[in-house]
Amino acid sequence: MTERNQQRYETQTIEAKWQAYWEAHQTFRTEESGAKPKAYILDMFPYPSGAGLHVGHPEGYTATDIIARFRRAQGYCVLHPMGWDAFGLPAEQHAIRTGTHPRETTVANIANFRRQLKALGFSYDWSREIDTTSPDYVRFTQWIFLKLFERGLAYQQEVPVNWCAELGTVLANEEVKDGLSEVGGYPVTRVPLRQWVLRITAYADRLLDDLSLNEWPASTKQMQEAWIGRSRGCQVRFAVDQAPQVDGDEPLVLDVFTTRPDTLFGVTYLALAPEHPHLKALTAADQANAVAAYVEAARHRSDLDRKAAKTKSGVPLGTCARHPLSGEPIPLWVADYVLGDYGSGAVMGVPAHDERDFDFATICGLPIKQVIVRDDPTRAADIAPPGVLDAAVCEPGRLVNSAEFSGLTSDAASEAIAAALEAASAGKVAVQYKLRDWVFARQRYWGEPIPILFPVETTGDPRAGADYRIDYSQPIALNASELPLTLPDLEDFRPGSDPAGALARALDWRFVQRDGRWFARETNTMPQWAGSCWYYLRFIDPHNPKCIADPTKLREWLPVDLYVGGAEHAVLHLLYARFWHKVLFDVGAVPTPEPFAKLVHQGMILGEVEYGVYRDATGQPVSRTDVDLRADPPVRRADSAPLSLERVAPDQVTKNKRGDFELARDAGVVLEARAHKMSKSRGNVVSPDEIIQSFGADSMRLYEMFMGPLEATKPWNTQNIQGVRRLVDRAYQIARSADRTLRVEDCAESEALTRALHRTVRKVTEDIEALRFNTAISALMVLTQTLQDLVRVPQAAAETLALLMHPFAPHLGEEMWACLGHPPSIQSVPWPSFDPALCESDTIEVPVQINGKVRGRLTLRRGLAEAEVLAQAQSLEAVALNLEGKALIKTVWVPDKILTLVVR
RNA sequence: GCCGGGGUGGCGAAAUGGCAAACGCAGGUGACUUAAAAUCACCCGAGGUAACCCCUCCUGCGGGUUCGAGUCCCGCCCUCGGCACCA
Repeated sequence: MTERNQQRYETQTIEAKWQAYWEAHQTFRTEESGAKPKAYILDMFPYPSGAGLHVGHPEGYTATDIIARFRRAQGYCVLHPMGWDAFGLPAEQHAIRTGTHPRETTVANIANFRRQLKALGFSYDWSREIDTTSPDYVRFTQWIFLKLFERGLAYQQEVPVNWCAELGTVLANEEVKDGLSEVGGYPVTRVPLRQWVLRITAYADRLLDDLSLNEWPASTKQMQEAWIGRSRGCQVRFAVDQAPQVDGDEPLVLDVFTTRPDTLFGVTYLALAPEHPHLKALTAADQANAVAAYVEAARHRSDLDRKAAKTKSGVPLGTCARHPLSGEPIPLWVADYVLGDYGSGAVMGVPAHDERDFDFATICGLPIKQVIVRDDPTRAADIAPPGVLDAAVCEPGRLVNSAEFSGLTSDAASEAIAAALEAASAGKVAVQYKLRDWVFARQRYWGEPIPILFPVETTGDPRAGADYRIDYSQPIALNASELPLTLPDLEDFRPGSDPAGALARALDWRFVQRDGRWFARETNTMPQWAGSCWYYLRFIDPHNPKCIADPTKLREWLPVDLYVGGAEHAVLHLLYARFWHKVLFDVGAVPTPEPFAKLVHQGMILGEVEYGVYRDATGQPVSRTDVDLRADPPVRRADSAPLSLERVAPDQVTKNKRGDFELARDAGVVLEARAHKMSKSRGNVVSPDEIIQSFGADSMRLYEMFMGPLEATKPWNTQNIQGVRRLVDRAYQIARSADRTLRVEDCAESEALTRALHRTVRKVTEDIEALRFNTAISALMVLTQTLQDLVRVPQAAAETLALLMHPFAPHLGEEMWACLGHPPSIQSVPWPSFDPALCESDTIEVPVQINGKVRGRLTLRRGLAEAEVLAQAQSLEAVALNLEGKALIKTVWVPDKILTLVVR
């Protein structure tokens, strides 16, 4: 190498040059596929935050970019787009703080994100860029809402919602953590509010069943299954003694859902949730005060309290219901372990066969009646005497004490009892879901307006201050031709105390007159999920003015072939998008039942590993093993002295025998050693800008792919980029110095070189297909080393290296290709092929094992028979030595792999 | 508590049931250099021997299946995610 020109690869100028070339030549513009096979390769598009990209974003984006470039080289027609999920709370809060219009913030943030993505050399078709806040896009988000509305899938409801006064908005259950808002950590209280709700529960079965159509991670499917939470059981109807009449003259009955109708004769009480609508009516006069006090206390208990208090509590209502089959009286109770919003808000208490009911009955002194015994002939007599059961028997078994059903198995009894209930008009087979309808209204400014009008009764012009009353019971859809309904310009974006939101103050926008009558617009906006529910459809035909996308094009491109994004979206985004897709499928707007055929989650990239030592107030170091970490701040176990955690530089750390890290000059002091999630507050965020600045975009891409498996959680380490940076330099030098006159066959090492080339092509091709980028890069490093060791590198060998390298390091690939005398772009060159026969050598080296230990090696021709291999093995000195005086019991010859001898 | 993923050198990691540690970082030695950086070459799990050969041990812990287990089975421990009274 010494006489070769060692000019270092100049990342700044070379990368800028090729990015400009791609832009000028529209290299990655998607062609309409025609006869070619198609590949729709999609990233989860980002929310363009003010902080810009962090290194976690490019991980998934690099993976899809590699696949996109690889597929193009293989002759696929590739759709690989990018856009912006640009509505959202941060821009609005920034607006509230600074008075800058969210539109301005959003435009600036998008420009910054786009610059950063382009600096990484991603091969997006930028002519398809989407912004969910643009009127062109909002038009169709609203159009889809109208479809939902037309089909009765969007309705209004007074819902007890999580109202956050600080944010001035309602939060979804999943946005509330421990009684505080997930964003900002403000207190949340439950208040009834008129909301738009989407009837996702109507699609529960299909959302569950169609998961099987998708090639998704099993864990993600399981999470969606758990979220939908389908359980089959029985709806049981309990008549109530002296039933009050509600809603007309029907006497009140209590419906409860159970998955265990076989335990029906074990019911000893019914428990109602504190939120149960008819609780008051069911309470006896002498219990009214006690019940009211209990309900009030439950209402004030935050989620936090309810989590802390594990013991159950309740108050009797002083009234009874009737067992639907036996007619026995069953006392009614209110208990806060019953959830108000699941099932009917009431449960039948079967203490003998349900852990929670058992706890409750034990605490409240209710009877425990066993009706199931284990169905085990060897232990026939294990019916506990009355009152002696020490834990609930939850497994199915055989029935006892259950009238004519005694003796049946749980399965048979469940069916028989359901039938008996049905015959008595006291119940039916039923399915219950955990999934709830989706609250789809936010009291915010920066979201899509909901395209609905309400009639207004008014004395004059409500915009001018006339009195008015809005009739929310008569929602009127806007006409599709009136879309998009855009946001009014506001000066003040604060939601204010009015739960109707900031838009309620935009009187000129809110009130419209038609045919002399006044109407009011809906002032709620859509949640941020709306835009991301269908953006993958718009990418297919982003400028279509007439419909979400041309049906022909949708048929051509759907479903998405590969969708890559974070596992944090495993449930919400992916479930909501599937729901909308199915509705659009029913409408006839999309041709497939499911949107995303294959899904992969990239793992999280953590900050650099940090070491820390605990110290007490005097500065004395305290071993981690002596620290009680449950306290806040952590304390020393011995005396509960409060401790602080101090960072320790990595070079002051050693590892001890037990595998713990210790202070190098203070052995025995065990350290805290962990990589943490990157966060601003921790100060461990790495920006792609600085990495590109010092190492180049190709090294950034290569490093993130080389760190480990795509799906794994991995700690960042800037120092490790050195390795892939060297790869870039070496590959570049090979291209610069390649000999254009030398053919591979004429090279001195021709046979070995041919084999190395074919094997590397095979390895890289297979690894890219399987998204094993780390091992593909490792193979490229090996090939680079092989070529570097040659005295003269044949042109064809350097070309193969360039072609294999370019999906990972596209700027380098183009530069190598140019150095090798070819016009751009390398992207238009077909992917190299390999010949399996040329991947293998004629001779192989196989180990010879004796009792599991390698004692020798044989160099053999392929395809030898066992007898011959054994003969050769026995002639090896080391093998002969180990066989001496022993009996050969067994030989195992795995052809061309390994020979194992078992001796005694 | 339940459901998932994971525990392999100083570090990131690799390994269709078939030679554990490929590839890379860091470290060490040498070459080049006045010197440093960069680059190049070699070494680099632990212990015994200690110059080499060689031997022994080693994939969180304990069992099992197998000629052969990081990989499969059973029982634990630790760790990271998710869910959490769902009747």
